[in-house]
Amino acid sequence: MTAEPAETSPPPEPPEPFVGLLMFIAARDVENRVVAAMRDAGIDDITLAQARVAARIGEHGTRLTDLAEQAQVTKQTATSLVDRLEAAGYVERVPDPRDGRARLVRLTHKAKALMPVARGEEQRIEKEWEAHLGPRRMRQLREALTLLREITDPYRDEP
Amino acid sequence: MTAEPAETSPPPEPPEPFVGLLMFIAARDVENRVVAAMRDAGIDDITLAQARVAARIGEHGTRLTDLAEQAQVTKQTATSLVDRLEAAGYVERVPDPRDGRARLVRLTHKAKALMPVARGEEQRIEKEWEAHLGPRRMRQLREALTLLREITDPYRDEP
DNA sequence: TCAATATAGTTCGACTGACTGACTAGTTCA
DNA sequence: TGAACTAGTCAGTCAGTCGAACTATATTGA
Repeated sequence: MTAEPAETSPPPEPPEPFVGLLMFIAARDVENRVVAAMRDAGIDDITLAQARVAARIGEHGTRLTDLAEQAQVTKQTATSLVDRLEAAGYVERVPDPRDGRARLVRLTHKAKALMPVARGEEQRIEKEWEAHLGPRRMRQLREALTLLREITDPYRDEP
Repeated sequence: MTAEPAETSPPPEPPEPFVGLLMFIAARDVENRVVAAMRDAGIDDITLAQARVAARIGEHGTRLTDLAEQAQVTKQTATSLVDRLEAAGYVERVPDPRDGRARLVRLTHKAKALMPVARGEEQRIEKEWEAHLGPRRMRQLREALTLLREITDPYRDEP
């Protein structure tokens, strides 16, 4: 619009978009692709929100409260998501032997069989990114993000 | 758990988490912080989904269809979000002089007054990241993400 | 020991966000 | 002009989310 080429003004210098936005764009693309890969594999009875919770379930089961905390939702929301996952046969609730109030949410075989689909797509994405950026930039990207996690992830202690 | 220090095995090498996950973590933190900053400033009648749409509105107004496409939601969803934004006084719908079917969604003064709050928090975050990573890594991060946008953003043409 | 308090999880009710399908009104083009 | 297309809305449905209130078990302290 204001295209008058003022004599001495430097080249218009496209305003660097906020790094957070760039990150959001890439992260959204990843989610879209993983969801699409699952659907292509015939898995359409699990939603993104459910998958996010399921991804947090540990080897020997995890308490609902912990899932809620790590997925950053309330207990009520986690209950609802786990309900659906349970109804679809992806998780089961078993009593926690160490606390009568608590129950452990565990992945079923059905859920574990799904993992390779998601992981496979993740690896495919990672390969594509490396091909686009080159190994050096990819390494730098990983390094920066790993470092950034220290100040952006409240739950960076588990695997 | 499997802590047996086998003689020749290299240091256990923590499995590099998927880069997409790292990006998701950082992006989520950004969103949380911007939302919190808005709330701290007394703005609590606008949701994240609404803000995402509002952020796509151009200087002279944008068509609902374009907003929907860029925000990656259906027209119906965009209609609903714009309805709420309009009810809260953040946007207005005016006829598109160039197409009788269309209407342009425009930000009101009330919405424009909010921008500095969000932008301010973004800049604060960016500064913190730069302080944590150092200028060199920050530059590399920005470079990698900008490059990545070419293959992850279907709408990378506008500002 | 046992009452007060805290914690794990659920249920209920309300709202937002998101989608599909069906519709109205205006535009394009053959 | 009329058929096909496009912009936007309305209606209906469901998932996700939260706050509040509740049950059952655990913990604590006088």
